[in-house]
Formats: sequence, C-alpha cells, structure tokens
Amino acid sequence: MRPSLGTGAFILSAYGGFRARRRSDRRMAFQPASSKISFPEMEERMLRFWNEQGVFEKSVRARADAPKFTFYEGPPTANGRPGVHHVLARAYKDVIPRYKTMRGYSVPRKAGWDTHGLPVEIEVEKDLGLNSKREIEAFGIREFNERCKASVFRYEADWRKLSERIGFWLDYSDPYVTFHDGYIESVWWILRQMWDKGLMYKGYKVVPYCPRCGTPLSSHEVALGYDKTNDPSVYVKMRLVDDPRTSLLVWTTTPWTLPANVACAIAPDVTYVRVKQGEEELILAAALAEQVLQGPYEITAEMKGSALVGLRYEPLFPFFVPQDRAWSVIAADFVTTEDGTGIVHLAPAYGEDDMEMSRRHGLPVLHPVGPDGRYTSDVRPWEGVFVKDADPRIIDDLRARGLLYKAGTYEHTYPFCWRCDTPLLYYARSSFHVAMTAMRDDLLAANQTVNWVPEHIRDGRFGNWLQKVNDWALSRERYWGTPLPVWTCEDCDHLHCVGSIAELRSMAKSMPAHFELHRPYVDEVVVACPKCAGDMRRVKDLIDVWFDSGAMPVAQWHHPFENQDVFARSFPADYICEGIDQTRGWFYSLMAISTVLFGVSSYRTCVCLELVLDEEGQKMSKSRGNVIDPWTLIERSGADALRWYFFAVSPPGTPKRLGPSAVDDVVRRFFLTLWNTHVFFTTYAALDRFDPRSPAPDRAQRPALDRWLLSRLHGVVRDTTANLDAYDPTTAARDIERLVEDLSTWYVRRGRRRYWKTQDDADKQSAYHTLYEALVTVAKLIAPFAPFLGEALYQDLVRAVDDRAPESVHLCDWPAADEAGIDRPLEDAMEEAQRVVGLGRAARARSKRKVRQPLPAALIVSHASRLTDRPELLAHVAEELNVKTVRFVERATDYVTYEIKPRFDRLGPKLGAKVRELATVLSAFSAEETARVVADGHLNVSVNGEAVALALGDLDVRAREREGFVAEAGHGDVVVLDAHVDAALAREGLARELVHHVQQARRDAGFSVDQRIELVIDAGGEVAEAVREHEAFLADETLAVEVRRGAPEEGRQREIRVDGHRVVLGLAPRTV
RNA sequence: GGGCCGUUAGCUCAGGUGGUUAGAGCGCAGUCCUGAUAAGACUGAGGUCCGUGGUUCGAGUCCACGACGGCCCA
Repeated sequence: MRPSLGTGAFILSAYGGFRARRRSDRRMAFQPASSKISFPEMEERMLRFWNEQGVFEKSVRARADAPKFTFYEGPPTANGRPGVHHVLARAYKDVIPRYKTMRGYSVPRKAGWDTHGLPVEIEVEKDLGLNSKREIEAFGIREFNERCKASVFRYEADWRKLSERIGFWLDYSDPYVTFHDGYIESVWWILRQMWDKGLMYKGYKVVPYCPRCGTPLSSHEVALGYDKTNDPSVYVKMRLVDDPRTSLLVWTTTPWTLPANVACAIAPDVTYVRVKQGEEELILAAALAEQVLQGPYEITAEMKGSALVGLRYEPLFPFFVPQDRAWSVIAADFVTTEDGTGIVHLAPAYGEDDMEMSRRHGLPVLHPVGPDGRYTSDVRPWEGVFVKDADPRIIDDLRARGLLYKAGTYEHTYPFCWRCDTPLLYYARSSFHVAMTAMRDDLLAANQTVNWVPEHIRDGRFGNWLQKVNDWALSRERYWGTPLPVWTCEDCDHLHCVGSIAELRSMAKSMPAHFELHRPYVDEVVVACPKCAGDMRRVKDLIDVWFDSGAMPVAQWHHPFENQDVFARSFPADYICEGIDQTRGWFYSLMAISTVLFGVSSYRTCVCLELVLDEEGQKMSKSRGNVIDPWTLIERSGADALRWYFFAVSPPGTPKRLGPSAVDDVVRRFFLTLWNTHVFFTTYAALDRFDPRSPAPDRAQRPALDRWLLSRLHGVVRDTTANLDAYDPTTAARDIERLVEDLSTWYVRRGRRRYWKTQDDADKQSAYHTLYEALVTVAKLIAPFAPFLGEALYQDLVRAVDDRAPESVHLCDWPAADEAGIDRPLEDAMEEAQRVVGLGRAARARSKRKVRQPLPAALIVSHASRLTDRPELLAHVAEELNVKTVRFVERATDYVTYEIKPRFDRLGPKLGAKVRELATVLSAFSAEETARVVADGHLNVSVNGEAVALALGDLDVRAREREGFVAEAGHGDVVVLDAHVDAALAREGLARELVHHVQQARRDAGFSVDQRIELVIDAGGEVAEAVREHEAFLADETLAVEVRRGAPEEGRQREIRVDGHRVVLGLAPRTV
C-alpha cells in the first residue's frame, strides 16, 4: 500500500527515485489540487485568465463559420443598479449560449441598453429638483435631454462589473443603444412601414391624468397615490325613447361624466327585470333589485340582458346633437352584478373600457372637459367649473328634472396625484395608435410557433393577452424618447410620416446646425407639405419606450440602412429569456413589431423567469429592507454557486426563495463534493504520474465498478444534452448533482484502494482512466452552468498534462454520449447493491455490531435479485458490510415471515372490484400458508365463491423479520445479518479495533502519513492473542516496521480500552 | 373583478400515461468510518400529500367547488 501525501515537499524527499525520474521526464504532470479552496478566489483567477487570453472572443471567433444560433439580449436600463434577480436572468441568458457554442454553433451575443423613458426622466427631475412638465420646459428641453442622456449610463459600470463577475458572456464592444440616431432611424423606418400599411391612426387614449399638473401619469405613478375617499353614488334614470314612462336604472360614482354619456352597457347573460313603482317602470339586473330599489315594487317582466340590446334612450342632457349610434343599449363582457344596477353608463372619453366599447361599436367620443379639468363651453351651465366640483350641481339638476332615482355617497379607493394630491381623472388624450386589433389573427398564429418555457404561457398568460389585444397607443407627451416622426401641415392638416433621416433632409425647408433625432432638434425642422407646400411641423409626441425595445431585432443592426445581411442571418432569435413580467412588455413588443413587419414571431424559444423572493418568500423591496445584494452572495460563496442555485432549485417559471444559507448549501452539497473528488484524483494521479494519454484498458474489460460509473456518466451526458436542447437547465443540473454524488460517495469510496496499491496493473490503469474520464466529462457538462468551476477543473485535469488541448473548457466540444457504454441492467444491479448495503447497515445498527467487527454472512432474501450473477458487486457489498460472505436465500422461513398482497396494478384491471375481496382473503393467511404459496409459486383461491388462479407474479410478496433475527426489509429486498461472532472473528475484530486506535495515536503524535513506526503493545488475554494472530495485518495497516509485545517505554505510553480490555500502546518513529 | 401559477416532512424541492410502504437534500437526533480527513458514510424520528365533494375496484395524481399564497391585468 502506498502512503498518500502530506505535502509536495514530502513527495520528493520520500521518493528519491521518484525525483530522479521526474528530472529526466519532460512530460507535463498533474498538480495535486488543494482541498482548501476558496471558490470566489478561484473564480477571480479564472476571470483573469479569460480576460488575458480573450477566451470569450476566441469562443465566438472559433465558430465564426458554424451555423448560427441567435440570442437576443433584452436591454436592461442602466440607470438603476442591477439586483440579484438580474443575476438570475443573466445566468439563464448565459447558460444556453455557452452550451450551444460547445455544441458547435456560432452564438454572437450583442449587448444592448434601453435608454429612453419616464424612469430616466424622473431620475433627472429629482436631481434637478423639477416637479412638473412646466418646470422642465422652463428649464429647457435641450438641456434636460442632455442630462437624461448623461444619466442613462450612470450605473453602466456596475452592470458590466456584475455581469462579468457572474460569468455572463456578452459582447460590449458594439452594443445597441436605443438613443443612438441609427437605432432611432430604424425605429422610424418601422413606423413608416406601419404607416404605409395603413395601420397607424390618430385617436383617443384614456389615461390617468392629473388636471393640475397637466400630465398623464404612468401606471407606477398611479400606484403611488391610491387612497380611500368618499365619492357620490348616484342612480339615474335613462328614459326609453319608445316608452318614456320606462327608464334604465344606471349607477355611477362620477356624475361629472354623465354629460359625455353615449351608451349604456348590459351583461348579455344576466337576468334583468322590469319593475313597476308608482307610475313609472325601471329596468335593472334582477339580482340587484332588492338592494337598490327603495320602497315597494312589482316585477312586471323578466328578460335576458341580450333582449335589451338596441333599446334607445333619451340623453340626460341636451348638450350634444343626437347621432346615429349614440344613446342605445349595448352588450359588454365587463358588466357584472357585483354592485350598481347591472347597467353601466359609458362615457368613452373618461373610461378605458368605455373607450374600447366606443371603438368597437363606432360610438362618438364626447369630450366636454378641458385639459385643466374644467368643463368647456359644450356644457354651458357649468362651463369653467372643475368637474369634481360640478358633481353636486349635476345631481341637483337631475333631481330637479326627475331623472335622479337616489343619491348617496360611496367609499372606495381612488387614485390621487402623488405629487399634488389632486384626484386623477381618467381622461382621453389624443394619441397615435397602431391598429394591433387588425393584426390579432397573425399575432395568435405567430404565438403558436413559439416554444414557451413554461409551456402554459403560450395559451395562458400570453395567449390570453393576445386574444384581448388592444390597439397600441404609441404617444407619450414627454421629452426623452424616440420622437414620433409625424409632421402635420399647418395649412391643410395633411399628415406625413417620415421614414428616414435622408427623407427628412430632402423634405426640410431648413435643418438646424446641430441635429439629432431627439427633441427639441426634430421639432425645429419645418417640412414642406407634399400636398400644398405649406409648413409642416412635427407633432409633439414621443413614442412608448416599449416600441424601442421591441424594435431591437431590426434596429440593433440599423436595418435596413446597413447590415442587411447580418440582420437576415440573425432573425428571428432562437432564444430569448426574461422575467415573466415581460409578457406585456418586451415579449409583446417584439412579437407585435415583427408580426406587423414580417408576419412571424421574432423569437423561437422564450424562457420566462419568475421572481426572486427573500428567504421568507416575501417580495424583495427597498421598503421592506429585505433586498439581497448580489455581491454579498458572490463574495461569500461565489458566482457559480449562485448560478447553480438558480438553475437547480426550481424550474425557471417558479418563484425562487433566496438566502445565503441556500447558496452555501450548493457549495457544501455539490461543489465541495466534486472538488474533493478532484483533489483525490489529482493527488494520486500526480503521485503515480498517471498519463491520461496512455492506452486505456478496453471499456468492456474494465471492472464492474468502472463500467457502472461510465454507464451512469454517459446516461447523464445523454440526458443533459436532451434537457439543454429542451431549454431545461433545472433537470439537467439536478441530474449532474446526482451523478457527482454517486461518483464521490460510491465510486471513489468503493475504489479508493485501487489507487493506493503499489502494483501498477490493469485494474489500477482502469481505475485512473475511468475516474479521469468522469471528471473531465463532468467539467465539460457543468461548464455552461458553472463556467468558473468547469474551467478550473479542466485546467487542472486537461491543460496541466496536455498543452495541445483546447485552451479553455469553453472552447471544447460538448461531450458525446457513448450509448454503447450505457448498461441499464448493471445500473439497476448496482442500485440494488447500494440498497442492500443500506439495509445491512441498518441491521448492524440494530444488532449493535460495529462495522469493524467482521460477521460471518449477510443473507439476501429476494425473489428477483439482480445481484445473483454479479460476483463483483457482491464483493463490494461484502466489503461495505464487513461480512465474510454474501449469500442468497430463496426460502428464508427460518429468518423471515412473508406477507402477500395482490399486485393491484395487474389484478385490478382483471378482477375489478373483487381485488379488494382478494386482499382480505390473503391477509387472513397464516405464516405457514404464505410460506407455502411462496414455495409453490402459485395459488388457487376462492374469492366470493369464484375460483381464481394466481401466479406468484400476480402477488406482491414481502418478507418481514422473524423474531430473534436481525433483518431489514425494504422495496422487495430483505437482508438478514448473521450476527454470530465466534472466537476467531472476535479476534479479527479486536485486531481491527487496535488498528483504529494506533491510527488515532499516529495522528495525535503528528506523524506524517508515511511515517514508519515501531509499535509496542502491552495487552493480555484475548487481545494478546489477537495481536499474535494478526501481527502482519497490524504492521501492514499501521506502517509498523516491528510489532513488539511488552511494556512500552516511559513517556510513549498510551492507555486505551479495547472491548473492555485495558491495553497500553507505545509508538516510536522509525526510519526504514 | 378577470387570467395564469402554486400549495407534498420543520425548510427547499422530486413525484411520465391513476395501482396500495409518497421520495431526496438541508436541519434535527443517533451511530459509524477514518490513508479524500477543518472531509465522508449510515440509520432514525418527522407527512390528515391545503380543504370538501365527485369519477374509479383503487386518487398525491383525473374532475368540480372552495381556501390560502404569488404574479399579471383591470
């Protein structure tokens, strides 16, 4: 047996011959890896290596001519710091391109930045202390936008630093930036395409609007200002044209919208009633009559809502000229009987649903409220009155005219302006739209071609969203964004959409000296009207930033102005991946634009990620103070551990809880296990100067343990390949974890001695080659997931001995599964061996026999053991259990009793309900009867008076320990331990006990593992006898040159108790 | 209010097409091993599989309703 290593210095001193050989041998050699590893430090080292050698660039360049795999980077906004959820997204974005690169694809990874929009403006407003659009304009749009531009990359360095540190390979050399003129010009081109297709139109969009600030609010601003408030609750009567004594009863909390009413909506499937109260009759939902109506009433008719559709009623106010389609009943799916009357008044200018219905039914939009929130001259009686203040006057007016049924107040939550506390109005603003509703079928068809992960997004969240798709309201009345390239003629109102800078120049009457595609410069360009040659000025609108992001497949290449070939090669994307919140964001804008332009989706596979929650499952937020800084975790456990955690903990579409302990767990459970195996291998491979290029023993000839490992290994290679092809890193990572577990806790543990032994035989070669292949393959398998660790292993294992191998694991080809080496029966047999060992250990534990005490036999009671013709595996079982033999027993009635049950899966379909009766019959069998059934192998039994013939295969036979024997049962196996210890076995046990103590003493004395010793043992009785009998064994195991009996010399004595006997040991170092 | 997802051991998660002993890791308790050693292995305790109905000979698994949690949209 070969002593292992303490230090490198020791190798040379202890093996002089070794050193001599080394000097003359120019071969590169393994360096023993250290078990004391800091993963964060190792990662920093790998990062330096990648940077110095340009490994990322090489990995892209090496595949330049290979088939393309296209990844689109969803552009982050760099004016906020990256958080831990960005690590999740970036890990997922990284793993697939790395994998595809190893599979032989060319995977360019162009970075991008999303730079426009309100969040940027708000940052700058805060910096400048500005509070409204008026103040921004006073400050100057030119300067304001310069500040926006400057602030966009405020945290870019943070982003790059974090992305690089977590190993997200992205090409920052030529990123797309949404505020660059080239990018914007492409966006203009897209808008022009839509314009030419007739998909763009000007219309109203209802937005939450602050009449004091004079500006719409974004949804997250609205969310800031919800508060409880009391609003009027009024029930008004809409008189039917054909039957003026009958009215629709309508409820509203915003009486000020009533002058703009154009229709009433009902739910078609709900039951409505007509009720008589005094002289008049009212119509409302049946379910609400009781709670709404005051005083006695009589139901005179009942009808479905659909029967009301088309009824015409008198408008409440005479402010507008009657129009064809106005003031009638229509059906709408949003009407409920939760509250109100089941009849909803529609004022398209002041409600999103209302506007949508107006669009669908061609209803007029009445808009008698000015941008200051006061009635215009259309509403003469209250002209100039702020609408909320007009509420009571309107109520009074209706009451006076007998149109009010009742009025009260209603408490609910309502949005207020977060800046000035003014109640927000839902208010129609003029806006340019893209008629996405017209594209609905194309969108739905394109969606069906996308491979969504998880799958339910396709027909669930995303599909539903497309089903209800609205026209895309593009306009934003802001400053920092892509200007809408629409010019309008001051003379003839003609509209023109400009599609390129060249076109603009050709049409411009003059161009400003400095020009860029932003406000205020574009606003200054006056264009000659192609119709009347009059002056055209740009509308003031910017476009929705989501349009910017969705334009990236085209705009990132400045298509079609340049790079048409590049664009053609990189459209559509094979893979994109973002948070699931992007269904209405980027996922939609990408698909909307590409469907309009090209009729197809711009991505083939889309992986949706869920939220990262804290350890308690709470959403991370600044206000809760539970935000986890990614750097803390990276510095503590390393980026790979964090990445691996995200991959392995749950599928991408499932929320992830994250805390330091969870990531620590990855390190302990997986990384250290793998690393320890690596340390073990390199240690011995260095000692033995193992050369992986030496001829490897034929796989089929290798010991079962090796064939088993290779089978497991290649099974995992095959499965990991399939799983990554299916965009499922989670299952892949979990499979690899299990493989490494098997590698460490079974393969290496069972095979340790093969590496120590002195003979350099075929078995040892086989052991080295097998373990080496496994480790190198695992390094490649984990490379896409844990790029640093994969690289570190690869460098130690491959580059250290072969400088002609690819420079980096990320330049390697993905391993190919050796299907021929996959041996399921062998794997099943090994699994049983492991299970049997487990049972045997449990039996030992109960028998109170230490593993050091050899026992005569383990008996496997099994009717279909896979181990019967596997002597090699049985030898492993025997060694693990420390028994002299392992035997099979068919009839084990001496040790166990049987229990038989029907095999429900087989007999259920055959016998149906009788199977339960059969179970009862069988459970009543005595021990003798069951034993006989097992022995005979068949059974004829009467169930409900009917004869049933059963084979043993129809029965579930289980054995249970019989009183007085040590046995454990589980999953079809029973292991009986023969726990009888005779005198010889006892002495052998004592000898092993002594070895254990001597080893402990060696360690306490600080001897290096190869230190030869002189061993003195003072013991009497059985212990003395054991020493005499097993002297050679003792000497061999403890590296004792000599074993003497008698009293050890003073000062070196160590008194121990062995199995109740007092023993004194003495150890002294000896040179050979 | 609508849509989608989830609910299995103290915690984090597995549990093809329904089959009668529901698994793993961590944690906990105990034991073992010790030439991978500031490692390792094993065993054990721990579960009304969210609830209620239904389909079925049989439901963690299928269906309906409900509860709770999360996300998205109103």
